[in-house]
Order: sequence, then structure tokens, then C-alpha cells
Amino acid sequence: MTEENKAEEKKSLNFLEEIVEADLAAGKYKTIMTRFPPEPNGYLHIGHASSICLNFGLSLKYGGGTNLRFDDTNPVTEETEYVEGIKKDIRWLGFDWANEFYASDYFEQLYAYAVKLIKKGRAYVDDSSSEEIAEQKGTPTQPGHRNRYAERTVEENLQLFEEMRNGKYADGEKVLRAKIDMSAPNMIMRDPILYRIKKAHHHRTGDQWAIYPMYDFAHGQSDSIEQITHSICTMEFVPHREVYDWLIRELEIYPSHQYEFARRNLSHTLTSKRKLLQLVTEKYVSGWDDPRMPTIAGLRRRGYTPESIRDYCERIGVGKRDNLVDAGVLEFCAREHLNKIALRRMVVFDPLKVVITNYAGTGEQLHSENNPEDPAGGSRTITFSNELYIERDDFMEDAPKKYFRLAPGKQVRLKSAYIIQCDEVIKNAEGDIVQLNCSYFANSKSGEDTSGISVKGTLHWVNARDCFSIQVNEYDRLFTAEDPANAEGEFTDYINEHSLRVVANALAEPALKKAGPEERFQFLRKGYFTLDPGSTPEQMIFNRTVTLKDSWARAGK
RNA sequence: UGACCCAUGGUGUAACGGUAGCACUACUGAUUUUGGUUCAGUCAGUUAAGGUUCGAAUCCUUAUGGGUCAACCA
Repeated sequence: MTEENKAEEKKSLNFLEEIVEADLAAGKYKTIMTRFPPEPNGYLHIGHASSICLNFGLSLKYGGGTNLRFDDTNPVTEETEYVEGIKKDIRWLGFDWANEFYASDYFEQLYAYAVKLIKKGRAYVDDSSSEEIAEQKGTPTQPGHRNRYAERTVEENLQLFEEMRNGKYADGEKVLRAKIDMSAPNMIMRDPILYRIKKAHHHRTGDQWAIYPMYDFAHGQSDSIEQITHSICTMEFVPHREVYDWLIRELEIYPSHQYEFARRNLSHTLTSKRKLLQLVTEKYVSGWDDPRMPTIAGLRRRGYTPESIRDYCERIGVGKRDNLVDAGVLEFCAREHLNKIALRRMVVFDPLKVVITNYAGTGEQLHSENNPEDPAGGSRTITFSNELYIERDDFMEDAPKKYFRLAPGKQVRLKSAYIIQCDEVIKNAEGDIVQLNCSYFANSKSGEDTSGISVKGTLHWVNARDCFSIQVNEYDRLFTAEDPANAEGEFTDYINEHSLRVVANALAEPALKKAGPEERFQFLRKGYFTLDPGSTPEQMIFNRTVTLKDSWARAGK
């Protein structure tokens, strides 16, 4: 039966896995090679996570390897600083690359490829301005036309191209173009630019080069040099595949193949580098690692686990159609994993004092499980006394019928402690409730309850005599619109005003003092939290990863 | 109005000419010392019209809808 299920599951492959399996079955390859090719000009985000999981996942599943290749062909936007961040993020997600490569490693080889193309009469140096090139390119409905530079001889082109390399010409003065077809229906095929002059300092090659290859003349060739079998990219590169294949054919080099999938989009956020940068520079968020950012760094700081992100990528699958995955899926994955690993702790966000009027002792020690989902997780000691705090929300003077929490004359269980009953509500001169006088049932102690009282509600609480103050950052979705990048008006119009609510003085049980970085907690009935890197022992700061599901709050609406 | 890509419940994804399934969401109910978890269940789908076929989500045609392409970005 399990065999049957296994067989059934095995059948359900995504289309990329099907391609790989077919290639393997046909004996086209013995092992596969993929690559993850980030441009080092920004931080990795949740969309990249999908691509990472796809590429690394494939080589892990079918044998082979995945190269990390920095696509650093544009020196003006790229920086080494990003390289380190990207590597850290990939490792954190749990993947190891077979090789660390840079497109810039291949500049000399790429140059030789270009020379070969020129010699074949398949490339020429064009002196036109970018405006002229654009104009000559035609439009989607009208063919383009060649200019006189396309008539240059091989010798002339060879000399000009070498001079371009040697820095004889200024930026923009000349380009090298492939000679393909100016009337091709695919605009990308209308003599695409292969090299442009950029007298800029490159983060790795320094000032060695005055010319840099374009994406179309670097990516596929790098794939080929590395003998990548399956080069996976997003759908916007579909039209480029024709050039990709054309160049491999003309250059007579290792035939890598490009396959495209639809970029995964997450609701209530955006992944455009420009817009993400704007959020940072215009201070809508505190930085690239702000816990509300969809960057890997942001998700990490928010408390997401690598496991939950990988699970998310697995669940949403991969296809070729436009999509917008509901943020609820990512949140579900976080809860799913966190529920299993998070240590339970009690924290009162908005304290209301409770005095147990019939509690005689000075206090006592009680025990509470660290995680009911994990029997091996053990328990911790908590203390009880006659002065406690409960959540202000957990008391109502005029409670509706289905309210399971505390109300005058009503009884509730204090988690891992006693059942109490509210006898008296104390108010100040303004009429605000400042204290509840309650009585407890001595024989209702958790684990040894003989009171026979049954209550519907269980509240979290802290002991006023040993609790301590912490700051809690309650994060929520950054945008109110499902698809802020495509909503009417500016995306900044849809920023969620309540995406961060700071609770400056929440009261926590003593066990939380030992919290360390990367440790995950569930604050009972509140949600999942993790220590912020900016936290200090004197002022602990916790970030909310995600709330617990709350069917009571939902029913209230 | 050129070329290309895509179209399955609210969302994401399976079914490879033969019973439209899974997950998320939503809603019921049970359990519960977290209104959490867990468990059981319910609602809900093949863009349309033709054609091929014993049989079409699947193949063909057309239409419709969405997306991409006219950067010296990747």
C-alpha cells in the first residue's frame, strides 16, 4: 500500500523533472549539471529561493551538481559586497554549490569566441548610436534594416574589435553585433549586441577590460564552458533561447540547453530590485534585512526557517503560467515547521494585574512543557504567586455567551497552574480597569486537578514577582494590496500602515532570558517569535514571525 | 494590429486519449490545560465554440483572455 502510494507520488513530477528524467532515460546524460546565476547587484529574495531550490533540487535528486555562477558582466552595477551576501543566503537555505564561478572568469575565452564569430563573418562592429540602432531595429510589426557598418570586412572588424578592447574608443562609440537577421520576427534576433564599451572598474577584473559582453554573449557561453546540461531560467528569456542556440551552433561549443519556467510571485509583496531599493532608500523599512522585506535576509531576521522556505518552494511547484501565490501559503509553511520546533513561553503583551486574594503562600514552583508536540522536549519551571498579570484582552466585563476567557464571576484555567475565578473588578477614577481580584481553587493544580471544575478557557500569564520586560515587534504584511506592483497608482500607496507594531514593554516569564539567536519560540496564544540581532541582554527584542491561527478573532468579524 | 509563451476550484499544482486528484484558503464537527495542534468532513474547477475519437482537461482549428519582446540591463 505504501509502495503503491510511493509509486503514485513518484509519478507526479514537475515539468523540469520530466525533462531531466527523459534525458537521463534516453542516455543523453549520465549526470546533470545546473547552475544558479545571480547578478551580484542586489540581495536574494523569495523569488530567488524558488530558483535555488529548483536548480539545486534537481541536481540533488538526479545526481550531478549545481554551480554558483555570478553573472558579473556589467561592472557599473555590480559589487563584491553582494557576492558575500548571496553566498551566505544560499548556504543558510541549506545548499552547497559544486563550483563557485564568475562570468568574468571567462572574459578572455568570450573574447576569443567573438573573434571566431567575426572571422566567420557572423559579427561586425557597428558605430551607430544606441538611438540609431534602436531606430534601425524596426518594430514588432515592421522589419528592421542593416546599416553600412554591416558591410565591413572581416579584417576591418577584427582590427576595430581589438581596438575596442584596447580602449581606443569611448563608451558608446562602437559595439560588436552578431550578424543574424534584421527582419526576424523575434526582435532579439535582429543583430543583437554582443559587446559594448564600458570603461568602468570591474569588481574582479579591475581595469583590465574596456569592453564587456552582453547577457546574450555571456550566459549561454558560460553554461557551455561549464558543461551545464540544463540551464533553467524564467519565461522572459524565452525569446533569447533562439540566440542562445544560434550562438552555440555558430561557435560550435558544448550544447547546453535552456528551459524556462514562470517566475513565482508572492502576494502582498514585490520582488522588483528597483522597488525593493526604493523601500530601503525612502525609509519605508529599516534596510534590506528588515523583517518585512521578502529578501532572504529579511525572512531570516523575521524568524522563518530554511526548512519552511524550502517547503514553501516545494509546495508551490513550478509551471509556465503567470501566478500569484497567496502569502498564506508561506505563512502556513512557517507555522507548520515552527509548531514542531518552537519552545513554548508565556509573554503578556498588554498586562492587567490579577491578585489572588485567597492565595496564602509566598509562591511556588510549577512546571510547563516546552513543546506539547515534542515529548522529548522536556519542561521548564515557572513560578506562581498571588500577584500575576494576564492579557487585558483576556478579560471582559460584559462578555458575550461564547467568550471563554475571564469575566466577572467566571472561571478560567491559568496555563500549567490553577483555575481562578474573577470576584471583583477594580477601576481607577477614570473608570479604567486596573486590577482584578480573583480567588483560586487550591485543588485545581495542573496535573493533579481534583476540583472537578471544567473550564472552557485557558489563559497565558506571568508572575508579577519575577517577570521581566521585553520589546516585541509585531510584524505584519508589508502591503495591503495583493499585487502592489501591478495595482493602480504607486505601489507605495499600498504600504500597510500597521506592518509593524512595537510593544515596548511586554512582560515575559524568566525562562525567556536564556533565549539565543536563531532560537524559535512560540509565545503561547500569540504567535512565533525569534530574537532580533539588535537585541541585548538588557533590552531583549523579539520579532514576530507569524501569528497563530486565531479562529476566535476570525469569528469576531 | 508581427512573433512567441500561457490558460484546470478563490489560490498553487497533478492527471501524459480512459474515474478530474493533492495542497493552501474558507466553512462544519470531534479532541484539546494554547479559541493553537491533531482528526473527520463540506463547498468549490477543465476559458469558449467547432472538429478528430468508442471515449478529450489532454490531439487539431478558430475565438477569447492574460503575459513577453523594439535596454550598449540581466
